[in-house]
Amino acid sequence: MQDSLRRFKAEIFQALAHPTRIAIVELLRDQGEVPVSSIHEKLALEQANVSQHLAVLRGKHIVVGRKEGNQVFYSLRDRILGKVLDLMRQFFQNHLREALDLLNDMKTEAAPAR
Amino acid sequence: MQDSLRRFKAEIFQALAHPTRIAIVELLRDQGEVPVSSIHEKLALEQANVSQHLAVLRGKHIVVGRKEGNQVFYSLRDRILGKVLDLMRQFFQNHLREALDLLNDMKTEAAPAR
DNA sequence: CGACAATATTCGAAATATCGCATATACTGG
DNA sequence: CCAGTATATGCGATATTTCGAATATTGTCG
Repeated sequence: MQDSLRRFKAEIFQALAHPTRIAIVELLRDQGEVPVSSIHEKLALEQANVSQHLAVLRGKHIVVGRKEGNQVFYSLRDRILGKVLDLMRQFFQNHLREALDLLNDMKTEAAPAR
Repeated sequence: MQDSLRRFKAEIFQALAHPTRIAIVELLRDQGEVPVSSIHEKLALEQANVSQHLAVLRGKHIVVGRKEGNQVFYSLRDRILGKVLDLMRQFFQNHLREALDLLNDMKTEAAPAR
């Protein structure tokens, strides 16, 4: 009973649990409505890959696609998810130290200084 | 560069992307500090399973354990994650209709539908 | 219709996650 | 030290995710 609600939440988190999908959601949050081709270009991803990730997000009703002629425009379904990502940024800042360690562990790639 | 931040966020979401771990986080949010035994009992899970999930949450610094004598008391590392879960509840309510459909799909256990 | 552009889907392989069971570690009391 | 309780870890087996390559679908234009 409460359990199915938790399963629901878990599914949403699962859908967000991928860097590419986070990038997509953030892009939509910032740009509003965007055609697949833009996502494809801006994020420099394989076209098929973009479609696959969009399918995941669509499956959980996180985004919607509006067909217009040849292309499909995607947008966030609910402003709330933008807020969730903002909270995550806050969380990140609160735990900057450990976060950096985590990132290091994951494998690093840049930006010294601060 | 933004990418590692997104990987970080994705890791957090991944850690939350499991019904059991959501249950644990919610329990900690509501009860403050709780010994493993309580989690084990209240959620009716295998002891080892609880430990495994706690390990995941610990690994992402979502929870901390404080050792006291024989037992270990866990608590949420940051109130913010409670807020995230609250937002998720809101999200759930906003999309109640589709959410229910989703839950039904997940269930696959009955209801000849209409 | 035929060619082309935009997007979606399918398939198989590699990587990752989850669970139960067995076992290990840490602490307490006698 | 021994027995007992609380928690953690290692190990296979099974399930799920992810990605690229190939292919399918849909719409446009001439």
